[in-house]
Amino acid sequence: MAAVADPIRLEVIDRLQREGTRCVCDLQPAPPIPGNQFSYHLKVLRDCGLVTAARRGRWVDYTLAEDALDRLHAALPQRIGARQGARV
Amino acid sequence: MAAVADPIRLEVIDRLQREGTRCVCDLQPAPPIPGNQFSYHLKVLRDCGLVTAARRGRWVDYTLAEDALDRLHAALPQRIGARQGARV
DNA sequence: TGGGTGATTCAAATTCGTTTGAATCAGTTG
DNA sequence: CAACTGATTCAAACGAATTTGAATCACCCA
Repeated sequence: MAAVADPIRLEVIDRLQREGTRCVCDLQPAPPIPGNQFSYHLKVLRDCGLVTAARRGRWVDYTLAEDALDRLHAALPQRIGARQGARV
Repeated sequence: MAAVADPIRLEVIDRLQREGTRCVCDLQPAPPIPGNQFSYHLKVLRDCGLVTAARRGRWVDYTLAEDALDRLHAALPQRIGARQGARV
């Protein structure tokens, strides 16, 4: 849960889910933060397996891990009465 | 999200949901931590409205806020394909 | 009333995550 | 190759959250 306690990182997760794979420069929050600082946050997400990175030429594309949102929701106590959606 | 980034506090939320209203001493994690430290964590949860406290004689009972789990799950990006449970 | 327990508060110390600045890597282009 | 851009790494500085120890509060009971 600590990985998404930071708003910058939570926003990255959210953007990746809505927009799919994106390169680092596209994921910059508004207003932008220093590149090395952003890199640090991406590394935190990488290190806990919530996102994966792949180099594409000069750029690096980030992708939300398949099970990222499942893992996050599962880490929270479940609401009683909440029904699970069908797996894709 | 930062409120549940700490494992001690996440466990309190979980216990309160499973076991319902409990006094502070019942909520102590295993192994127990110093009372004042635990008090601090409970205050963090109180301050963001995830739990409420009520004195009962010498003891203080903690209760999970009605909307606590909804708020936590809502703070995360939603899984695609996940259906919402009916509200109680 | 005095002693004891459950719990909270406070300030100081400590720890941990984040930020910063400089350096480096990888790949592209002139 | 040299220069440039996108991105990452590293160590040091910083700041916020947590831990600690002591004091305090609230209540109950002998």
